[in-house]
Amino acid sequence: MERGTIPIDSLSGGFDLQSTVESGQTYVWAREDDRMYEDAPAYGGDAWYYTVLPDDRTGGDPVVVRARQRDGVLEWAASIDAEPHLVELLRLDDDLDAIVAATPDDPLLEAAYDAYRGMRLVRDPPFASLISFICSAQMRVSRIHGMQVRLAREYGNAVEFDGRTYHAFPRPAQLAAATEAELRDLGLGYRAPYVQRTAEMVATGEARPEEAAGRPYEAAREYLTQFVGVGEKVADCVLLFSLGYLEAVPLDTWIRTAIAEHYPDCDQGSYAETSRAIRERFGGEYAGYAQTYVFLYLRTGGEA
DNA sequence: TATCCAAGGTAAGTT
DNA sequence: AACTTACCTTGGATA
Repeated sequence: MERGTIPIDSLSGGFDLQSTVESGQTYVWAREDDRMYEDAPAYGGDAWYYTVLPDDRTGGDPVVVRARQRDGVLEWAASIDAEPHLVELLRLDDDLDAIVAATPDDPLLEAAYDAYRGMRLVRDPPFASLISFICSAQMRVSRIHGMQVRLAREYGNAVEFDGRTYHAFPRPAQLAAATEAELRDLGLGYRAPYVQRTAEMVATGEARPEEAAGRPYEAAREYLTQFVGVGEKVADCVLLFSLGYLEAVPLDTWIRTAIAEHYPDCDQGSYAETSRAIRERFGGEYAGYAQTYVFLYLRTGGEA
């Protein structure tokens, strides 16, 4: 067992672990106390969280990484040196002060940033991100999370850590081998065939989410929509929360509400044009940061 | 207690 | 291309 700490004040713009992993952008983290989403994300939470690094990240078996934020440090424990993984997964290398400073002056954006200061975007493993956002269609955040937990328990490799059994997120071939009926039994509903077929596409090498990376933003979004169950919105989520396209602004119900109430001129009808307009309104390069703050702020009861 | 509704949308079919 | 409609499931709101 290795352990380490990362001082929060060494990170530009600070950090808030709870709002980062409970904001609805990532579904690869869980709380050891099993109370994910039960208390509203707010600065000050000090629960232990864990994630399981997929084997294609570790080069060997999946690795459990445990982390919590307390007394001004991010503590971690794992069987390997987890710090570089945490820096990447939780985007601790982002200059959050600069990102906030580059955000346009706007009452809604300021309120959202003030409410959850320290929240960072994430870099989720691409396959898990793809599957979890396929599952997100017309679904509540807490239930999306529950689906991912059940998928991991049912199809993912077991990993022992600190006297407990954890499960990695399934590999593409493991999910591809599932049947639609089995996935429906896990509560996926009409998303079940989408997940199976997309997993099959990745397993066979027909397409892989990583291959979207490196393309210009809109071309990358187009690439991802070839997966079954992936439209423009889900594609934007994968680009933003996994592949590092910080300009992506997923147009979900909350953002569409915000557009209607605050930026009606950005409603251009089609997804592509509206997306372009709100992306510009949110400052372009880091528009996805603004989107995620606004999403969390509105979803947790902030004044629209 | 029963019914209704909406949840981080997408695919397939029509105009 | 833009517009409709069906789709699983369920916790929480409403009657």
